[in-house]
Amino acid sequence: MTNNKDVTIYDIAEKLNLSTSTVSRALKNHSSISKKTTKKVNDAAKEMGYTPNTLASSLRSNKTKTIGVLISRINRPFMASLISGIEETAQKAGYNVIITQSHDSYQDEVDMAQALYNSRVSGIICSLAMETTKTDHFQQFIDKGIPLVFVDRVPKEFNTYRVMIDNYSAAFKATKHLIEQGCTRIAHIAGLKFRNIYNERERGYRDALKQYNLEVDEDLIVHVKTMSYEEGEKATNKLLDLETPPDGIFSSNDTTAVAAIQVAKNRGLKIPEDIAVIGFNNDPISHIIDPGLSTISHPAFEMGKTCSKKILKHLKRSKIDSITEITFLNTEVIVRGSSKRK
Amino acid sequence: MTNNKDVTIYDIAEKLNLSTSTVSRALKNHSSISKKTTKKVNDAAKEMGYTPNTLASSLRSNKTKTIGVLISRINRPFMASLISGIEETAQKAGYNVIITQSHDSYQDEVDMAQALYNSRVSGIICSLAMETTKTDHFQQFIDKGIPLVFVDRVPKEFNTYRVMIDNYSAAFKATKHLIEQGCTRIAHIAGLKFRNIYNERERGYRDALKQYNLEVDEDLIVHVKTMSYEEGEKATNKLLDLETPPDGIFSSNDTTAVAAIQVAKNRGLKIPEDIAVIGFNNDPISHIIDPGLSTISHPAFEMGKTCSKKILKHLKRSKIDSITEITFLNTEVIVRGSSKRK
DNA sequence: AGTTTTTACGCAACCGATTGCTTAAATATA
DNA sequence: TATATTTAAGCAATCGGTTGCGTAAAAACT
Repeated sequence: MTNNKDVTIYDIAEKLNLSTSTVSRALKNHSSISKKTTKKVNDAAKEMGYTPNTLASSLRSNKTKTIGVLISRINRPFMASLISGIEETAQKAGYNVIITQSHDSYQDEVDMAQALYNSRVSGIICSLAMETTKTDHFQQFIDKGIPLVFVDRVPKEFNTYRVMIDNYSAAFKATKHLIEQGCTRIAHIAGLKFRNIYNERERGYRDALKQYNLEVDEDLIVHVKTMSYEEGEKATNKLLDLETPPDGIFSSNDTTAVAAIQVAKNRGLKIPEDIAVIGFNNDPISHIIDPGLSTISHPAFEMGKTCSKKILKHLKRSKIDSITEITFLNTEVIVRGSSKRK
Repeated sequence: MTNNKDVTIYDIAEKLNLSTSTVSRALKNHSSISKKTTKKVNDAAKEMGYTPNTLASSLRSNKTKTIGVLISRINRPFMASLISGIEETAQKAGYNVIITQSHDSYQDEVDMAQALYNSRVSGIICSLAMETTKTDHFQQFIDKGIPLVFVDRVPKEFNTYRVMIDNYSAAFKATKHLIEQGCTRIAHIAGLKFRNIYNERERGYRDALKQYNLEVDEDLIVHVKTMSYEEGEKATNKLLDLETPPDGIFSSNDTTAVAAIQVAKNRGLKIPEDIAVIGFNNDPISHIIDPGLSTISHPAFEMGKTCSKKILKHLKRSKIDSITEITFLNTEVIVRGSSKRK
């Protein structure tokens, strides 16, 4: 059973005693085909159950109507929303989305970039793996004129589209908020420094302290690698074990911030009275935990939409040249119980 | 800038004075090509920067090394993990994954199924949209011999692969657990009845009550449409406003269960003393909320892996016939603070 | 040396749609 | 009526690999 042969334009052509060129043109409403023939062809196509073979037309045109996505992991709230935004916009424009994961591994990222290249994607959207420091594997897309958008975790230098938030000022705002709530000894659970976004957040944190004449105590800055819950617990314990523990924590993501809250609560501290906490991302957990986690809104879905739009717009251009363009999306401080002292 | 022509096997053939057939075979280590030539070809390919054109070979073989995924929404923890599992297994086997979303709309699901069909995916994995009741749009895959796997939200009748959990017995276990903790008036926040999995869960709930000689009170069963947080709040308020409110709630997902906890807490009820709650899915939020939410583990990632494996295995078969096979994955009751009375 | 077998490679069709160029027929113009 | 123009459609090459079949050369065998 099964395995019916697909109906092709050859079948339609044969049935109607036409050439394949005429059928092809009729199906696309080309002006050089008479209305009568066009109708006849379209009717036959429908009746015979014709479905265009995307592969064949892609091969011919060397265009695929497919956008490749290369991210660390799908199953994180931020990434899932990002993809959702990418997919929704692409879908509306008739584009497919291919998803690949690097699992934060450099080698996987290189392999997947190659696989996407071989699939002849029309464009590629990438958020770098934690490990990645070199970006040579993306040069081939530029050389080929394939639009490349880096999102969120973007490389410092690369002449292409970048869609991101202003991490520096977001972190500045977060830290400033804690200061305004009366914190004077604010710790920072930071990400790896060579990863741009975390470095920027750390910079914003430091500058906010300086601007308000607070001392920057290196003991209060803990760098963690993967920003997991467990690492958040460890970092928080380390901070609370200090001789003079902090009275506020600004964490580079919500997962570690939630860990901080749990640890502090378990150690009998009151939040936000004894220690105020603010995270980053506005993950769903942030309004589930008690007290609610103050955080920075990170417009994931919106970013995804923007990425797709950049690609689609680029593909419509006639001039083929490389483009450098950085788009910043807005963030804001979301104040919940974990930091609200006044 | 840009638009370098790709290197093809023709370029390699010309450079080495060989035919394209020889080059093609050499690149695949075909036995009929001498080792010397094979090496020469592979060296030249590497040197010239050859990348195979997947489209061309797909067109010829009518196989794409691509698995299509059609789900309601990506940005939900269960779905994100499911996709992650699908993608990881597919990736290892050299397959790409195309993601599409139905947004729980029947029409979108039909359109996306068609788009995936046109893309000539090698297999398709689908979790039905909430709205979907007819499944005619999937028949074309069966007719064509393309493996189709339904996962989680599966149709009642369809001769194909299905990967799911035993919703009936999971719900039975959840309800039984509440009974064992001393609950005697257990409510159920249920999903739409025509969606199989929710119906099964409701059945398990009812049967558990009966088995333990507890009355099934229709007032205690609230059906909600999309299982959102807001709907969970509404449902809980309705239940707690009853003349004789429940002392336990079994909710068909974690989102509504968390909503139930929050509402109950806000109304001054103690959990689990006044009212015990158990959810379904084991979403990340379940161990973040206070008290921790008891729930049913739903092996999303594992399910994803299983789906991909079914497809890959099917594609390796030589006999081409349709297959009906239902795979049940294990679930267990995860007991946390929200229901632990003893 | 003559015959059979094996090895290594090439020829050409094919997958399905697209498109520049050509041409036959229909219509308009002189 | 003869010629110019427009309309409608077909021919054949093309995109880049793949593969069944054929064959010359080398190796093995009598």
